[in-house]
Amino acid sequence: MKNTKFTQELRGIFAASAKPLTVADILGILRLKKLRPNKTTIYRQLEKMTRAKDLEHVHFESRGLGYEKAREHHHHLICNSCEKIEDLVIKDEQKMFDRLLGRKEFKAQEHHLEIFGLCMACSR
Amino acid sequence: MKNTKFTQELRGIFAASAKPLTVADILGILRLKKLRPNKTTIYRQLEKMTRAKDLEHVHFESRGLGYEKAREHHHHLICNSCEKIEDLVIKDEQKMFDRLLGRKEFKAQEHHLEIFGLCMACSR
DNA sequence: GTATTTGCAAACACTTTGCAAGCAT
DNA sequence: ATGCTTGCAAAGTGTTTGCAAATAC
Repeated sequence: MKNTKFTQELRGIFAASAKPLTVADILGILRLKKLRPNKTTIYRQLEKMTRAKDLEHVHFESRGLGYEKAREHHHHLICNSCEKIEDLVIKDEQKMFDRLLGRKEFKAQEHHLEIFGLCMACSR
Repeated sequence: MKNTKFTQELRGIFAASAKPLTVADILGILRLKKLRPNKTTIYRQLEKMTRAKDLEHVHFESRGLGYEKAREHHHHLICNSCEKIEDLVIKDEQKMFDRLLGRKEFKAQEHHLEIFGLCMACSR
């Protein structure tokens, strides 16, 4: 991946962001920085970074496709009120899924799990 | 909800289908039946049936928004090979989610879980 | 110098809206 | 007769593609 003004910006944005970002999010951030980003470039660069395993897809039904820095397998807790997103790492996840499938004859490969609710601050 | 040729068709289709259907699926089915459906009508009627609790939204990242007959809370096992979709009802689901959240301060309200893999037939 | 990256315009796919006409009740 | 439903055309949104110009290496 070449090192351009643009890719530097993108790396910076993902380094600074705790939560998954959509193309629209990134457009917004860049515009706040007074940059005039081209959305085609964003689409292309995000996909390229995903192929390179720097990013991973995160799908949220409400916000569409997002991207986040690749890291340990985890899930998301999404606050319905303030939209904050926390990570959730499940202990013994494999075991849990095995149990959950019971005697179903299904060879699980991947899964998606997101939990919506109220974060600590919003549930007061 | 009025009883028109169209709404009868729709009801019939959902009565006959075990799996969630997208607008595109329904367009296809109707065309196979030599009908010339209007997609605007499909969009509108599906949303209406959803508001009436006859249908429920099902979001699949790969296929976009789908709809299925409203019924007991469940999840989906999606075959990566043949696309078959099975239902999965989790026993003691509430308990499982409580445990899974551990001591996290998060008040869960809803969740989405889909498991992808190979169905019995395809895992041979 | 070469290959990758970028910007732009246009194409595309999907969904929604406004309005007039049709139909169920 | 009335109001819900339908069809059509158009607009809106989000994403992708082709190509020429710019730029990193």
